[in-house]
Amino acid sequence: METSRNEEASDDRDCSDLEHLEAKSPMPLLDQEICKRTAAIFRAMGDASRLQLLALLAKREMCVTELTGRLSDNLPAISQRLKLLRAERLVSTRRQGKHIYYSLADNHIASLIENGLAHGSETDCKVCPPT
Amino acid sequence: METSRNEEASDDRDCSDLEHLEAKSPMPLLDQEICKRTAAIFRAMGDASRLQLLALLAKREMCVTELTGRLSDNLPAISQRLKLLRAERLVSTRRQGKHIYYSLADNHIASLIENGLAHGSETDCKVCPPT
DNA sequence: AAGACACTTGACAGTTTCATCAACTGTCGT
DNA sequence: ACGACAGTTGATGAAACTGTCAAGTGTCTT
Repeated sequence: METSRNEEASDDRDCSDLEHLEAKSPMPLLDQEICKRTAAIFRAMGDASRLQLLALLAKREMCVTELTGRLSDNLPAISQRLKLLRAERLVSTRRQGKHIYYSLADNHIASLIENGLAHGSETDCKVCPPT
Repeated sequence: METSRNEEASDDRDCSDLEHLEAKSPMPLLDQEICKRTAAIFRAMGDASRLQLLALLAKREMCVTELTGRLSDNLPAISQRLKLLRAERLVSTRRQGKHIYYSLADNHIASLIENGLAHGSETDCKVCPPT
């Protein structure tokens, strides 16, 4: 009753009676789980400081001290961000002696970042005029 | 002084003295503005409800009522989410009679979403084993 | 075994985000 | 011009997120 509502919900609405009939086509919702997981990835990337971090790691593996040196922030702050990125499995770690090296978890992530930055770079988005 | 710190910051740290010399290569930080803008886009996509919305709009243009019918949520809630997405210029609107039709702002956004969902679909990410 | 370096973690405070509801605007039919 | 439908907006409170700092763990050197 709840699930079948999608196809018929519009029937008792004034809105779609005459105006957009093709709206009743199946078009199932995306799997909730996939959406949640994807959203979690995007959310993790949706912060300027973390994105900087990811962008650096996209170039090559780095240890926390080096990351701290490049970004102007204290080490615990960087570490906390990395912790979050690791929790979402965007980065993975490798210990070598005293250092812990971080890198992007896979190159699918790398392409996501590259893709996003490319879009963000278009000063005011050539495709979408400023309102 | 502050900006040139990047190349030399590691010099007075024990860490990189002997261990990763190549760390001193130029590698400038990403433009802060680009990072901020990109992060804002990601953040906007970083919510399951909004992502659902975007995924629907990726298929075709829809009015608010139709979106409300497909997702099981009340209209003001949907509208608020759309407002945010519009503020970040991920979607654009077109009025036709009583209806306001939403669509993705450009197909760069569409590919970002598609890309992300593809990554999120990989059940537990075949490339990155569960820790 | 002790000290130093490289991190990580836990906890608290300040901020941000999000859903919800009531009130408001805009458009159409009569 | 009135009522109904379609949608937006502002305010409010609860929940989630982030930075910061003190204290902890792990590894190397001597």
